[in-house]
Amino acid sequence: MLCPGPRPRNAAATRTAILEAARDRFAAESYDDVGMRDIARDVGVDAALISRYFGSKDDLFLAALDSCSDGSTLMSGDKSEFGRRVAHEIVFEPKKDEKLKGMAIMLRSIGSNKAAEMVQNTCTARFFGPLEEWISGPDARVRARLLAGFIMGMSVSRELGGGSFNIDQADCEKMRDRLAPILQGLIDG
Amino acid sequence: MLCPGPRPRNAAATRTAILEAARDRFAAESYDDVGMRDIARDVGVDAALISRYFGSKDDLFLAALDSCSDGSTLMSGDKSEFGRRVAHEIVFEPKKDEKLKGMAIMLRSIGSNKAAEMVQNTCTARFFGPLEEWISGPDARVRARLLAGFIMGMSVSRELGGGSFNIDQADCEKMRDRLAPILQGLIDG
DNA sequence: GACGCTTGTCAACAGGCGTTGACAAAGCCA
DNA sequence: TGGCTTTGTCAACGCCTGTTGACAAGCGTC
Repeated sequence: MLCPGPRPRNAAATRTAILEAARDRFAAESYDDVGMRDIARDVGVDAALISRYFGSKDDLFLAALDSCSDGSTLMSGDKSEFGRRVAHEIVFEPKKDEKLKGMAIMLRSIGSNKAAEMVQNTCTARFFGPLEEWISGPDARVRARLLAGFIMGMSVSRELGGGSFNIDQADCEKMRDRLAPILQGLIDG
Repeated sequence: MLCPGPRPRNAAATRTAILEAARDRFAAESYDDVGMRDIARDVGVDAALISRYFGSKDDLFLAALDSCSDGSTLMSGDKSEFGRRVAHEIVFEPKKDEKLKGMAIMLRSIGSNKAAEMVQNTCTARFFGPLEEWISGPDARVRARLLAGFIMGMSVSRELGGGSFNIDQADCEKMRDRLAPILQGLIDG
């Protein structure tokens, strides 16, 4: 909420406000589509201030990416329930889930040349890597890549459908019920 | 290949050359990253000519998208071999396959606000729709969405890995062998 | 109160973008 | 040869971008 009058002088609060706004913006739009002035307007601040606090747009993007919980949050909880749990999150809780915000940012900007390298590095270090280590067992890397691909692919599929899967509640449940054992199968080996 | 001297006067050839260059560019870079001047340079032509032939950048993008073979090429061949065939293409023939160029274009630019609507419409009309019709049977829509999601997700996963899966030949075969039955299972019902 | 540091604003810059209209040259037809 | 249409080039426009440096105002300290 923007307030009238000058902004209270509080560097720390302003900094985190910028970071949060950037995270939300980059999760909703691509690196190229998000402008410094957009983020500044969200916070109620001049765009120049962002450059001063974060250096460059690249640095801000990286900071936003780093501030998200990494893939390991997906791996919290019972391993034998992974399939059902993640399938449910993917199908029913696509947006509100903070856990997936980092992945949303990566998916939004993977196509952009300027952001590609940052996204790739982050993805390897904070998603592929931990996932591979966590599932362990034979062919861990292959299974991790398949798992990651399926999870991200469903997000892309939803996006390409116009922001939702365009299916009713009953079909959502069917989708979840078909997805769960496939994911679980990759976990189990 | 650029040739010195003035370009031969041949409107039809120039037009298709532009279209092909645009298709290649948009398959390799996002809508935002591809500039009219880039495409023009590829063809050896002035950027203004593209505007005259195709109207706007949006129109050129749509024309490039339409000029690709649609998802139905994935569905040619024996239905009972779909899983192995597509899994092989995804893992081993990511780029050179003309069949997947349309999908590459869509994936590159799905994140861009300016291209999102065009991509979504094209995807529904030429990928989701035909696929759903082709597989038929119970829950066709759900299965088609899962299938499409998995196929696209593996492309994204490769991209996020830095352009390849970063796994050796043996692991590639394992990935294909794990992927194939999953895809086939969604085809069979 | 006056200084100095911090915090935020403002105007401007250089560079890139898609697009436009005027212009040049090539080819065709009478 | 002279005109006319087609094909392509060129320069420029207005717009938007990230970034910078100068300036203003708040706030603690001497």
